[in-house]
Amino acid sequence: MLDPVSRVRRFNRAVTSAVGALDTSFLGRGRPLGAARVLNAIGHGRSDVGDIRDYLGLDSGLMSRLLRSLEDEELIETTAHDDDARRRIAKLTPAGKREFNAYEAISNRQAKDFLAHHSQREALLAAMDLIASALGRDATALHEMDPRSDEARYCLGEYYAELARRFKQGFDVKLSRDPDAKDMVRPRGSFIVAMSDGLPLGCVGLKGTSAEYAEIKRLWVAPAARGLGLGRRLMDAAEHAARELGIALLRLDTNSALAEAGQLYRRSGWTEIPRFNDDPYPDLFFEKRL
Amino acid sequence: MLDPVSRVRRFNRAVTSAVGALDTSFLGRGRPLGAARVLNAIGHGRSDVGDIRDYLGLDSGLMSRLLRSLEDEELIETTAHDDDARRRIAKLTPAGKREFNAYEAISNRQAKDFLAHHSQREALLAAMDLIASALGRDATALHEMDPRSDEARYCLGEYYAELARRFKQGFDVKLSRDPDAKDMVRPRGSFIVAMSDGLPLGCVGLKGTSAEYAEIKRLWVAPAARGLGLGRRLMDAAEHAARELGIALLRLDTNSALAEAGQLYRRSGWTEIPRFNDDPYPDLFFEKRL
DNA sequence: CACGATATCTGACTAAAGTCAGATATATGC
DNA sequence: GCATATATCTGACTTTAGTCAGATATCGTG
Repeated sequence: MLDPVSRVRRFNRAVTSAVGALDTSFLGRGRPLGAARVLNAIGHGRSDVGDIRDYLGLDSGLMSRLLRSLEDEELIETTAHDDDARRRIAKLTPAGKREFNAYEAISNRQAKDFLAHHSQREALLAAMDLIASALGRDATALHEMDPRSDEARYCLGEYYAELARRFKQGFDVKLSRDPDAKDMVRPRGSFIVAMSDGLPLGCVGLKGTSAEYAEIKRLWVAPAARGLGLGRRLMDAAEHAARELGIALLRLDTNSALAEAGQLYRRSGWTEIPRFNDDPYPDLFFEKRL
Repeated sequence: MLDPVSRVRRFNRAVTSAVGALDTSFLGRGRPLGAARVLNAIGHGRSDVGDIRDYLGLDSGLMSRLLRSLEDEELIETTAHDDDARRRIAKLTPAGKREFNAYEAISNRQAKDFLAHHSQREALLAAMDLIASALGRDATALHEMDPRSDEARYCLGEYYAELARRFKQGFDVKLSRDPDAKDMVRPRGSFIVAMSDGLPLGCVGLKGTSAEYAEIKRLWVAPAARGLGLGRRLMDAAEHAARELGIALLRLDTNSALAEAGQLYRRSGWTEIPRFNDDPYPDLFFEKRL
């Protein structure tokens, strides 16, 4: 019925009016939108004035005036940057924090109302994740993190759940050779998480071993972010970390049920080798010399 | 990792910046956004000035001025309404049409670029349909249409494809007792399509027969619109049409593989009856007295 | 045809957003 | 230490959006 372009445009129309409603709800606190946006940016952790200006796309004159108006309301305080006194750092005062929380409550209520009015919650949330990831692809950043961090554990949990779904015989972490977290922390190894606006979208582990090689483990990309080249980026980052650690040979094991993964390895310079461990789950083994 | 509310808010953030980019791209034609919006509304077929004002949520004074500025540019012409000279009708001049097409080209290009940059096209489009339908739920309107119209045929095609997927033995329309289109047109019957901003989201047929009952056929709801109560609305509309046509007894057949449908019928006053036809596909039969 | 209701228009205003040319203070490289 | 670059601020503007109180013309009804 509708061609792809029309479908995208229908989505744009639907979303434009929803966004408009969201904006006007912010007007209820007696502050123009510009000032409200700056206050919220500061509340969300942006403190560097130049950073806020870039983020909101404001002229420096306008930005300066908006900061002043928030200062007059005693919602924020600005100080000079420690290392560079030209730059200014903005922080919420206690009153500012209260006001910020009030804006947060408005946003949360709106999100809650939206969810409450729709029975397809999970499908809707998955669709939203997918679109948010697609729109924010360029904003997806890779961070080296401790494998025991909340973000990493979330990724690993999703990874295990997916293996359980996709392996005919299911998957039980305890039966697999679960890498010790310490092996995936510098200087032995590394663990990298892809984050997009607060949501972890993928991970990969570089596990140092006592043998002459290190292993790549736990490569996972969220369903919402597949097809965006994130797996490749994660692998590149893991290889980069390996080089930094002076590792010359990488190995990994995988299962032929994970077809996309096998393709990715083959296309990025890995060569298949015979089984090199006795883990019951993998049936495909690769190595790559750096 | 993220609770549902945070996921909705992440989506809102992603989409807000995308919408902002779309808006600013409209500024490139040297016309303020307000005037561009009015021009586009007229281009998309809205001609009644009051209608445009409601649609865009504008004050009558502002609206009047925007119309004037477009007239000064010779992009539109306004005339009095034939039946009511107080109302004004706005139409694009040839120059206005050219300008409108330029805006359309911007929107189309943007949609195309978005699609071109993402390899998960179908998943992305399905997610967009789902969200647009959810956001526009209140805007989904039921229209009585000819079952041979493009919209109706699109729905039926999707319906047959879904049956083929869900029936173990597949589905072939030719083997089914395909209702004659004429039986689903007044005064014998009716065919109703649910439309949301140009996209058909569901359908239902009321098929007149020579027996003492009429039949409900081809109830279908697009995956993007499930869980929004559209099936119920379509059934209500079909029953309403039946009452208008003086029909006292309705029957329908379905298959137990379509669990949601069976549930809907049971919950809305239908009672199971023995097989009343020899169609090979259905295995469940219902009737309802009006 | 008088009356109130309705649709649009006009004039006079305000608020918000955005622009631009300097001014000021600080940092950096030679 | 000096020239140049950078970050922010200030003042003087313009444009856009929006509001509101009437004015004007037309409609529907009795």
